[in-house]
This record gives sequence, structure tokens and C-alpha cells, in this order.
Amino acid sequence: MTETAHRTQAQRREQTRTALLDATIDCLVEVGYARTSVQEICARARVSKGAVQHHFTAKAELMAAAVEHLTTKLRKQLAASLDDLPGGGTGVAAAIDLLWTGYSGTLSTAVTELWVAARTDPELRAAIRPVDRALGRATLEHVTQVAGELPPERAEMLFWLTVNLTRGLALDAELGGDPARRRQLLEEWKRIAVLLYQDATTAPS
Amino acid sequence: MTETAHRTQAQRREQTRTALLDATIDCLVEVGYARTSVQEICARARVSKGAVQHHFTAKAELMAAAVEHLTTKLRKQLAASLDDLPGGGTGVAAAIDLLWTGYSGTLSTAVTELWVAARTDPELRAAIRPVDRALGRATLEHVTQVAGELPPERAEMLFWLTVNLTRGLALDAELGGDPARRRQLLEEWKRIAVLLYQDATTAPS
DNA sequence: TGGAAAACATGACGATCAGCATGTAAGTTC
DNA sequence: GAACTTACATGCTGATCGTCATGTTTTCCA
Repeated sequence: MTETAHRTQAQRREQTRTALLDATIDCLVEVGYARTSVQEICARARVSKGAVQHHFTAKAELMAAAVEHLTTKLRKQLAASLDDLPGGGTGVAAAIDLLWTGYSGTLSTAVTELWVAARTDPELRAAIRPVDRALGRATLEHVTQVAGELPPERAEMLFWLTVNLTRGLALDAELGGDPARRRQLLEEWKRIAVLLYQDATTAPS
Repeated sequence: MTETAHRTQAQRREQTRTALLDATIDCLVEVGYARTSVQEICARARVSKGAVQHHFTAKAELMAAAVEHLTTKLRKQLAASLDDLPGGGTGVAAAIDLLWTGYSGTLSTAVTELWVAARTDPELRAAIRPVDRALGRATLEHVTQVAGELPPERAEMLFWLTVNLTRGLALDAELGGDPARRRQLLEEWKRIAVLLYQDATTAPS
């Protein structure tokens, strides 16, 4: 599978590092934060405990790195899907759909695990906050470009409402809530958003 | 403080039981699910490990009982505040405020901890699902009584949208997001909800 | 009032955890 | 190609975890 031939030190370092971070994400998704141990992580990454020790001085540092790794991945994913979006009312609905798919995927599941854990872990929290805010800002910029006719204040409101609603729905999905109702709620919200969009563009207050 | 005089067996049982469950909730809120250990719980409840062993065969059972204890408390809290609500458009705004305060309190924080943990713990999940659904249903009934003029389908939509949005906002609050923006978003949502309420009651489609 | 039963305490068990100390292999540099 | 550094593996350590076996206190009932 992987070339066992010749690897630069930098290559080796980077490979096992990303392997560890990916394994951490997998672990968070599959067994949850509470049972995510260093042993479990390096078992999935096919490396020893000494390796993670060499790359990260402590488990907390691994988690902090995983946060950055995660948001980088999420950012790429969102940016890729947000680039080709139609404008106008249909653009709003499409943007909401994209935000939903983004915030309901496995990556966001891992993010949620870290979020909730970070509530009672100041160190982890300090690592998450700036990265998460940057992600939010970047996504917001992409979205506002879609609905350029809307007053920016309006667009921002719609964005954050969608994000928070989506996060709530994602939580519901994680626990195994009714998927049909979730779809229904999302459709309803899209209807409302489009309606608000039209009101704001045709008859600004 | 507590009467050391004479306690019935039933009283003793019930007292330490609720003490354990309350301590469990405190533990979830203050140190999070990952670091909620039996030792920590019975240290807060001022009892020994043997006590929790006597009342609950395993930690999972304690957690399941805590879930029920939690939702019972939440239910009482919501019911008490939802009983005296005005009707009409102002009632809708007031209901949203109440749902927000309900879902952003410490009790809901504990629920969120258990929710997220339950995603990767089938046993805990099986304990949570029915209780949570019952809570949702009961709250929905209380709310629909407030906005009785609205078609029930509409009211249910508004309710679930509010609940999920609120949960997302609660997550944001837990991580230390901007409180001002949260207030702003909630106000905006109330405006939207009232608007939708008026549309639906004055000009039904 | 004394024995049964329930409620609770104490201490120990194996398992697992994160962290460290030490050893080995792979790449780099001269 | 030999010294050197980096990357990784192995094995241990003390702490903590959940669970259990056994002892002690409190209430109950006859």
C-alpha cells in the first residue's frame, strides 16, 4: 500500500502525524471523547505510544492539534462545496442545504465531541475557540458572497441562525431522532429564509 | 443540617438516592461526562462507593437513572414556567424566551453531556431516547395551548425549529460564544416567529 | 428486646489510563 | 561509510478506574 521504499524524515514525520490526527478523529467519531485513549488512537494509527509521545508532549496537545486538523479539513470541505453556488433565492436554499450537509457530517460530529468536552476543559477550550471562530468567519464570507444583494447585516443574521439551527438538528441526528422530521424542519426553514430574503431585497425597511 | 433523628428505611433510601442523582448531575455539569467517575459522584453525595453499589448495580444504571431524574426536573421547571403564558403574538415571543431559558440552563447542560455521550453508548442511548421524546411531547403540548389559533401543524413546526435553534445556541453558549450575538439572534428569531404567526392566522394558505 | 433484613462503609482486585525512561531503526551529514 | 540526529518501539510506573467481597450500622418486625 504505502511505499516502504525511501521516505524523507519530513515525509515520515508528516505521515505518522496525520495518521495520528486522522486516527484521533476516527476515535472521537466512533467511540466518543470519553473513551478516546492514547492507546486506542495509536492502535488505529498503527504506531506505538512512543510515537505520539514524540510528536505531542501530552494528550491535551494531541487534542489541540486534532482540533486544528479537523477545522482545516472542514474548511476545505465547505469551501469546495460553497464555491459553485447559484445566486438569488435558490442560492439561499442551496446554501442552507450545504451548511446542513457540512454540519451534519462525521467531521462535525468529531467537532461536537471536542466542543462538549472543551466546556469543562479550559486548555482544550483555549485551543478550540480561535480556530472555530476563524472557521465561522470564513464560511460567513463565502455565504455572503452568494446573497450579495442582501444587506450584510441581514445575511449575517440568516447565516448564524442557520448555523445554530443546523447544529441543533445535528445533535438530534446524533441521538437518532426522526430523519423525516429533520428534513421537514430544514425544508420549512429554507422556505422561511427565502421568504425573508425576498422581503428584504424587494421592500427594505 | 439534616435531621439525624429517625429516618424510615424508605426515607433513607430515597434521600441517598436523590443525593447520588443530584451529585451525578452536578458532576456532569462541573467536570463533564468524560471525568464523571463513581468516586467523584459519591464524594459529592457524601456517601461511600458501597452505597451506589447498593442502589445501582453498575455505573451505566446510575447514568440511566440520572437521565430520568434530569428530565423529571426539567419537565417540572418547564411546566411551571409555561403554565402562565399570555396568548397571541406576544405569547409566541414569551414562549420562545422560556424555551431558551429552559434549554440553556444547567439542567440542559447536563442533558447535553449525556446526549453526546449516548451517541457512542447504545445502553445510555436506549435509556435517554424514550424519556427525551416524552419531554419533547409534553413541552409541545404546553406550547400548542399557548398558540391555539395557529394550525397545529404550523405550531409544531415553530416549536421544533425553536427547540433545535435553541439547542444550537446553547452549545454556542457552552463554548463561550458571544452572548450579545446570541441575544441578537434570539430576538431576530422571535421577530420572525411572530411574523409567521401573524401570516398564518390572518391569511391561511 | 432480640434477630432478620435493609442500608451503607471499607478495603482489595484486576484492568486501564497517561506519562516517562530506555532501547532500536531509519534518515541525514560529512 | 561512520558519527549524528531524528523517528519510532518497548516496557515500566504510579494513579485511577469500575466492580466485588466482606464488615458495620440502622431500621424493622414479632
